[in-house]
Amino acid sequence: MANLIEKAKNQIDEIVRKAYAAAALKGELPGGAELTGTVEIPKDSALGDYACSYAMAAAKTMKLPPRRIAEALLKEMDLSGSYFANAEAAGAGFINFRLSDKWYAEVLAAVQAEGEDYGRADKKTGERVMVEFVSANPTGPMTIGNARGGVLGDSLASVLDRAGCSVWREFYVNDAGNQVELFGRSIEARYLQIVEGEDAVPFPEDGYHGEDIKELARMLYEKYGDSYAEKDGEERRRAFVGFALPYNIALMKKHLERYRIRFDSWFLESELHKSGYVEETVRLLEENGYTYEKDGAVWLRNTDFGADKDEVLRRSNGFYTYYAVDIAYHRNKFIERGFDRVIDIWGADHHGHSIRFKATMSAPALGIDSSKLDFLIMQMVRLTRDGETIKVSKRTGKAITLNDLLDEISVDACRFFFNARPDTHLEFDMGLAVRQDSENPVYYVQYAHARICSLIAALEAEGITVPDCRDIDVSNISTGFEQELIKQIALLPEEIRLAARDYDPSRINRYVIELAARFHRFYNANRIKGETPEVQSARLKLADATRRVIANSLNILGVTAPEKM
RNA sequence: GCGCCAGUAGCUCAGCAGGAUAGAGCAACUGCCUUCUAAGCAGUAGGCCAGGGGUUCGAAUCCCUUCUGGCGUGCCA
Repeated sequence: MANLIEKAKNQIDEIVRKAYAAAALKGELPGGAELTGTVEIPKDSALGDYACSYAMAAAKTMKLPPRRIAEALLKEMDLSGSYFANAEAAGAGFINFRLSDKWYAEVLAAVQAEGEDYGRADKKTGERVMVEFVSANPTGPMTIGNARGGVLGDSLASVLDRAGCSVWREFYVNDAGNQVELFGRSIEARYLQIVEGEDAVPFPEDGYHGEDIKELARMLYEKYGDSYAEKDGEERRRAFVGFALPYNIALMKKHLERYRIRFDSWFLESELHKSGYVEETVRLLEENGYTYEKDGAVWLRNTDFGADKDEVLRRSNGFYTYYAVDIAYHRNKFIERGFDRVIDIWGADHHGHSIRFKATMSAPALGIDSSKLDFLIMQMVRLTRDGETIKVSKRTGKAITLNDLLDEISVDACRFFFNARPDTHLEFDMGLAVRQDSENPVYYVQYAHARICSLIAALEAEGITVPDCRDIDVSNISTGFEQELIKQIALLPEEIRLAARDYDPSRINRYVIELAARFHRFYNANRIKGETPEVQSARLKLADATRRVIANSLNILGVTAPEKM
């Protein structure tokens, strides 16, 4: 097991329990009490490497001052052969532990043994998890919000993968329904405006005003001339959409690849209609008495499942709503494709929907365990430039698209910057992000990696290579900075575990920044080249392990680890 | 009105299955390169953790409440 944090904590728990049993046996502490409390890493490492709160937690039941309990436990404590060199009572009743060389050596050994897999959970969970993200409407270019959702989904998927899940990345393409209808009418209007003049043709009230629509119309005009001007409107729109949708989808794929996001599947909504699956799903709901008719529409009794309102499944015009299709789609995910868990990443404008939808998913006839469906709702991105807020809207035609963004800012910086905690509003200042300087923490981290690479190269030129773990003595790297660095290296598996548990891959960003910081401190305080062979060798090993772990962390985030800067 | 998310240094944000004096980056000021990348390091300064109650040995963290901001509350998706 490579999670040395977990191992150390478990060991403390075991040591303290044994000590308590011994103390109780000797009558130094009241027997029969159940030990509770936590083992944690103190914020200030001057206090100790690990601390436990058992003595404080037991104070009440044992009716003794915490410090006295701590002292009694310490008297019976046996640290021989453990990861710990010593333990002492402190503060209100904490017992603080100091790590030994044995532990530090095992950390470096784990990194060496596992290489690019270091950080990965030991065992596969066997759980098949789908992460559905981006899923932008193919009616226009992707936005800044998609830039955030993209990294969030992609890095969450990576984190889950490292945590032992079997992960599937999916993009849901809304290539049917009202939006597509409107998309067709918007292109049609622009096309006819080319043919008949801009003033001669009215533009649909809710149409898409973007430049991209005009561009599509121009392409169609170049392709077909004015031949579609005289044709039937419905036929014309079908032809236009038939061209424009695949075109836009291909463009999204291209832009996402540029952003280093690759999906396992692009799932087409239209397939759910074509196969009759939407119809079948609605019928299932109807047959189970979950629906009623009102004003010519079919409604789902969603309030029966705990929602605050009912939902329309089939509109009075006969078309299914997105809601009905979404039910069918999720039924497909769970029932047809058998995913054990599904995570949908949605923008804040969908949170109301997510709550109501979760209620729907608990409808018994669907046969879905709704607790296996999770929503990760990310808050809005506020895009600013020179302190002024830029409104992000596909319809105004003035939105900054994902691709525009990547023209200005490196993929590395974008991916690193947008991977913030999902539940907080994110401010993205274009003026600031465009600057490719130390303002952006991604360079700070990459710089640490490049520094190590060039150091290793410099030593290699002198015939000195990175040693094997067995050939170094960790007592040569036992100064404060060195130990702090090793402790941070040891933390990666734990960070991955927590990032997967909390659906918060941005933990890895913060983790790797701290890792780089500890390396820079170490590097600044200690020389490697030119020290005694024992010291040089041990420090080189530590630097190389750091390099490996920075690279593994950045890899999760989809950020490159350059060898030179 | 109701629901969800948030409010921590001048700015952007960590810390949130409770733990020891509340952290970082930026901006400001002071130092550190004849030796492995100064895109770096060390230091100074900056806070009634939005306000008020409660639970607890112990609260930025949990509960209640007020205020402020964002989003939602469509036969749109």
